[in-house]
Amino acid sequence: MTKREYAFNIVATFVKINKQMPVKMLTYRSRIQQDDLYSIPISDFFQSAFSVDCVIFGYHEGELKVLLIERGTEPYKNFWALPGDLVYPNEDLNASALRILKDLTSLTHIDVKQVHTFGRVDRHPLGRVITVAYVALVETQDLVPVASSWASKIKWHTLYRLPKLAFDHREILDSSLDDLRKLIKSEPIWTKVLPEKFTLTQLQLLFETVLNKQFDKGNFRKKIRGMKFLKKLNESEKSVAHRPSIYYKFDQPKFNEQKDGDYVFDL
Amino acid sequence: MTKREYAFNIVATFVKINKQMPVKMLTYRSRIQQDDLYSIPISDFFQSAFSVDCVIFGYHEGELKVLLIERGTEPYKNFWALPGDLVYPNEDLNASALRILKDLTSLTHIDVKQVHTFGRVDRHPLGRVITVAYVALVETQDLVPVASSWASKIKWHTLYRLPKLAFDHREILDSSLDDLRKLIKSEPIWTKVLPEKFTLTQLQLLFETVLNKQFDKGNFRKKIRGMKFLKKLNESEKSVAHRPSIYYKFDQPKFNEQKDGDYVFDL
DNA sequence: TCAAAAGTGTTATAGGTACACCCATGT
DNA sequence: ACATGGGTGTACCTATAACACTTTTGA
Repeated sequence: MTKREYAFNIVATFVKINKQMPVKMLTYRSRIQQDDLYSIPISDFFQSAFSVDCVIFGYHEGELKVLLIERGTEPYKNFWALPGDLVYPNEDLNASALRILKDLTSLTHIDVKQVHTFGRVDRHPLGRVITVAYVALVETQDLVPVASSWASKIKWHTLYRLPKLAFDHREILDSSLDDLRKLIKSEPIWTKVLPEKFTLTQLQLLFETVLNKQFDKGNFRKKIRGMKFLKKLNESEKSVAHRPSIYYKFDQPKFNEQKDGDYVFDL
Repeated sequence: MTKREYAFNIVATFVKINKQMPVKMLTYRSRIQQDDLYSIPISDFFQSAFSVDCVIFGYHEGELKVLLIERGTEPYKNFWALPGDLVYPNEDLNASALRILKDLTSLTHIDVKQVHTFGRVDRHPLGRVITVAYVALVETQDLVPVASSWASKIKWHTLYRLPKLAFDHREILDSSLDDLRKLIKSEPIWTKVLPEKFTLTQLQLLFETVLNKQFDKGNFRKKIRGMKFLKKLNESEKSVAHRPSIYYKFDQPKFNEQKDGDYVFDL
């Protein structure tokens, strides 16, 4: 079978499923030439399209938030939503997540991880769009998100008290929070949220916040001592009205040796 | 902004990215009317398409295999590949996985779980196709896969000794094996591979095979005793030339109570 | 000297590892 | 009676959880 035959097979399948030839667009010829594009349904251009939605969790001093934009465009205009958009045909998924994030929120250099893909047929009111969810964990104070492109507002929203979201974004958010909790135990994504030199109290508060769970100070520290990739420094806090805390730092090479696929932070 | 305006925006974006109007298809008008479809590139119909690839792991008595088909069609004709195909526009992802599996392998009633999505721009030689991977674990002896549709052969392949696979299927397979190993610890997918009444030796061999790791008999059993959702029956093996083994069964309700997101089989 | 938070130590209990040993069955 | 694999028990060690205690700083 040649490439030409293959193409023919694809068209045959298309016809079988859609009960029509994919030339429906021909009927729009005159309107397109007159630049009258308004009446052409989206689905004629994206028979099936894919998008990326970014679930950006923001952490700061014991508070976990999520970055939402207000949609300035239909559908779901004026609804709060995850920053997300269609993937360009010539763009890798990961790159797309970063580009979309930059377009809508002005954020750059974010370390995103793919989680789940959502593909319910009716999840987008204007056509078939499947969406790949990406999560990231960032320190809110390090960043200044600015709404741009079709995003009309942007805001860090406290989890547990969220407005009604566009599309199935609530489902995506909930699922991604679960994924974040798994990720933070196995991947060093938490390093993006702490300063290079951090105290164990900072580390504990971070894990308590993300995992929504309290830990005993002594036991937490005992566990840390067993982790070779957390290196104690000869430096400590200054000018605090209590015993100064010793700084630690993350040792990436040591981490790479140790990790073998399982949870590293087994908390 | 109305739906019409929204459609216009989409088109504008399309033009910006592709440096052309999406009316390229008009140039094929005469060929289409003459039913001469061979020369039309697939990408004109699926500007971007999505597919599903099924990684079906087959288990039987201490052996783990993966179900592959030989492609009877271009591209990668005569290569071994994961059973996978394009998703229909009106089909949910999960349903698509089951349909594709049935089309290519004749298998039905398989419990598949979504894992990772692969979207490299050049992963499909004939156009942009992103693919969602699904995994399943089945007992090879329960099923008789039969190659159909464009699959020319079908075979259970031993892991660790695989032929060169089509597309990026080797990468998908490797990543999905990792996912299977995580899944089997947290979800009761292993129940599909054992008879309803099974012995602890059977269970241990299964976990050893999938996780590629040996366990101590006594310690394995001690752990099992702590799992309320594994119920000891008053029944045992018959006609074996050694002490007969006691049967156990899986208690789904008890399992649902216990599981709280983390690994249940912490092996 | 006191408040505040860092940091250590102690205990009882649970769980893990390695191994030896006994048990029930068919031949 | 013995080979075979099922099944249990023990001893040692290491985690875990809860809690009390000591240390270092600025005010």
